Amino acid sequence: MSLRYALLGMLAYEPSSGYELKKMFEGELGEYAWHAPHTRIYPELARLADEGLIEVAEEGARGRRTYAATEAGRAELRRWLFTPLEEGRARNVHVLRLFLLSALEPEDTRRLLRSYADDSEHEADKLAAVAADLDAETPAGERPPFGRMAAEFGLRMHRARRDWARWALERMG
Amino acid sequence: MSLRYALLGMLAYEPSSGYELKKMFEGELGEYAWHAPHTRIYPELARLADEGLIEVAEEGARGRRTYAATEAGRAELRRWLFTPLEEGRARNVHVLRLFLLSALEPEDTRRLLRSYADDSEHEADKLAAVAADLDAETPAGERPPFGRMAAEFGLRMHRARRDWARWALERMG
DNA sequence: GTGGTCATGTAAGAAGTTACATGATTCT
DNA sequence: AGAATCATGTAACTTCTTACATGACCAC
Repeated sequence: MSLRYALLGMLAYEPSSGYELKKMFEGELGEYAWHAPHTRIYPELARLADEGLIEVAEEGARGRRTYAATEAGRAELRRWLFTPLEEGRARNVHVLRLFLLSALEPEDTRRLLRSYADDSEHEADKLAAVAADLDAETPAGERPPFGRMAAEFGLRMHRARRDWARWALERMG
Repeated sequence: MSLRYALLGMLAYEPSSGYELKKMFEGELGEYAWHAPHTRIYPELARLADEGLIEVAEEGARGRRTYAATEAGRAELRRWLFTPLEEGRARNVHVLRLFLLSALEPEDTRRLLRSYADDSEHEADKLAAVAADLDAETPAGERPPFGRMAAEFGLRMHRARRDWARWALERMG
């Protein structure tokens, strides 16, 4: 059920076509938050439009349809964002791997921890660059772009992960 | 495909029945890493057994079957843990919400950020207690229990999330 | 003996993946 | 004219969710 809110949120931020939404899922959004292929996007857009949560704002070349969130859609998005998430239903491969480290031989665990530390540092650097770019593109006083806060979040998560891996290595001796 | 590795990893750590695995998914594992209901667990165990990655180690009362990872299973787990994850396929509702904050009115965004900061602090406290308990139960020099590293990870993630929310609030003014 | 937990299962439907497909426009 | 990208779609299959179901054991 989250896909619909991902779409609704993006359309509430700014009207887009299915194709543009697909491109966003291929960027940071899909890497850190939520991914969907176009074969899921288009049917879900049709359903959202059926339910009156979004509407076709413009039709362009090559059958392009630009959708925008309706007032009902914005209200529904807001309602969802303020609803506490159900707990205990994680689906995070990265964290799963951390749990499973305990099942390996210590030397394997150390190898993985070292690569986690390195990867996280690398990812943090990438996101720091993304954040800096977004800041540079934003005139002072203007609304920060979609994803600026999330980029900062990813940056901090990766640094925390790096520090955790170092802590774990030290603790293992 | 991750469910099978979750099961394989738990069984490589220690032999368990489907029912015990289900209980683990209801605890920290399911809350932070990976969740599955029993209706997915049992069929997947059957498939893993079919493929020779796990085997029935013991049959008990009430039809209970205790499974254990085979050598082939351990090798497959290890192979998977050392395979780099495909990027760009996140499915994380929490992070999705952060992205969508940009679509709300500033006052709504502030309200959510404040509640994120509070929730994270609360969760971090909970995990700090879990970690302390696990440490207290572990005799010096012994292998730390399954999930100890993950508890530390969760703790650090929640603190980073709390700090991020405070940063975002400050930045919004 | 009966209420709770243990222990596993089936089945229908929704969501997600993967392969295949097609036509329109733009760029060079 | 041909290649690349834009833009959307169908269909088969797998995975996940939710509702329903059943019997065995244990404690009181």
